[in-house]
Amino acid sequence: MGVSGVPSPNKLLAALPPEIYERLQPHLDLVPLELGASVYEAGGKQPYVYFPADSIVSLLYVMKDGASAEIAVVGNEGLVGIALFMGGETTPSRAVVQSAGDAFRLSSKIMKQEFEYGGPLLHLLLRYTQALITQMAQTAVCNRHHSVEQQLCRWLLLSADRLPTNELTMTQELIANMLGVRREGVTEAAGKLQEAGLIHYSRGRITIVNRLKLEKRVCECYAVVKKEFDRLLPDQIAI
Amino acid sequence: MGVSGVPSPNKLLAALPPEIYERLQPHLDLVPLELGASVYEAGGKQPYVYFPADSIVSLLYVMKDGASAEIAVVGNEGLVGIALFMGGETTPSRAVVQSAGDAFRLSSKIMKQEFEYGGPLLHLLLRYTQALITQMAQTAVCNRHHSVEQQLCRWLLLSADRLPTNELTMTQELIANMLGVRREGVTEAAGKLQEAGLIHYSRGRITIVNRLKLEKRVCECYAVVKKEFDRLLPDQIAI
DNA sequence: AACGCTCTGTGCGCTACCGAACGGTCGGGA
DNA sequence: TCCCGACCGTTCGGTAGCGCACAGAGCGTT
Repeated sequence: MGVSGVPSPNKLLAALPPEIYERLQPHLDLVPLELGASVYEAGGKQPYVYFPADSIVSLLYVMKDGASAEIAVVGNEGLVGIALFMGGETTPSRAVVQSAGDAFRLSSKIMKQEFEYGGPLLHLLLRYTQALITQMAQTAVCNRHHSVEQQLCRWLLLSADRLPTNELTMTQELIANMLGVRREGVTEAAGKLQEAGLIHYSRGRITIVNRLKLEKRVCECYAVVKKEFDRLLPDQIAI
Repeated sequence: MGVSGVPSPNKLLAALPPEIYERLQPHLDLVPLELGASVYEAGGKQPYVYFPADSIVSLLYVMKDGASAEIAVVGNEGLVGIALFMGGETTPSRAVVQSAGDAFRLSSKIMKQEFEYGGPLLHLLLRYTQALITQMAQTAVCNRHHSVEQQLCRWLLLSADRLPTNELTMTQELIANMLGVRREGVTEAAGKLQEAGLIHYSRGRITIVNRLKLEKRVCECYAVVKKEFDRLLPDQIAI
């Protein structure tokens, strides 16, 4: 819940035409997502899809040897569970709560029904999916070419964009898991960023102090993704 | 064209119900794609979509400094131009011909019309898109965690799967561009693979000598992607 | 036959990141 | 108040990949 006591809206839901939203509304449940909880397991069927309100969910691939890497991140701009309407039902990656908060839960059955109707909801979800695809593509590029520090900046900005506050609860260990690097690498990079006055952190609590400077230090990947999200999903959407 | 003189079929087109295929057929043109040609530029509108027959197209992101990385690869199992029906029209990445050959070209207008009808074609294209998403995700993971040699194996297998022969025309320089690594890195990795009798190459011509051994040396990423394609797009498709 | 271009091989110093180990510090619970 | 566990900092040797520079090798051209 936001400070107002009203849940932060989910932008996708908010962008739906009123009559569709009203049809879905009775089936939407606001549920809490706890830090570290698994929303979906790799290869598992999905009884629900989730529209994060003030929570953030990471799409994470975990390899056989336990190493992991974040594929993409979903906040109040999107939904978790695109495989449902894309037709595959499952995916090889997990969905893990990266920042605790609430999400609107909708039964897969209802979601699929509405999608099959076609029309605005279908087009909205597909545009969101394309934005997500861009994020994945850019993650691949970033993984190939950019330093841990740059990737950390990107990750912090992506997270901050999806939160109502500029403070995130996240240990360096967990960030390392998301980025698929060593915990020490994060310690070092985060140390530099704190040194430079961009962030402040202590014991699993990170505050973004100077967002502008952070945006100057990040690689181009962040802007590419953000621009594409803005293009595909403008805030005041006209379908 | 294949040896028979008949173009190698595109699997997506082949999977369409006959009446839909017949509707599209008059609008399909078999066109040659030349090595290195750009099918789409980043951010550019798309007058056509392409269903590769015996050609291969790479989705490539090129950064401001000129460095590049392959996002995914499209052969006769898919189509180039998903952004058209996903709603965004454009993407931030380029599409470059990685292996010369033919492709069926279809006007974007017709494609979009058919997609909007809904039904089997829509579902088929969305399932393909999900498979493509898996490939991108796995590329991100592979870029993070695996050696140049492993990635080269993955790349060779992905290419071989999409070609009628086991010989590919491709300089090490170009492979390096796709993988986003140095040319020398490819030279070294390819040297090891040749040493071990898995491949043979000379002056821009690579032959896969022992596919089984190649599959033993590749990282898990290849199998994950292949399995997902087979699951989502079985050869004898029943929509 | 000689040239020239493209492609491949190799060597060298450099840096970022890894793996492992360990010490310090903060904060909450008994 | 003390202690323990979670979190963070640091160090050190090892290595994969980078950037650069140049040397050979194959192949077509004139």
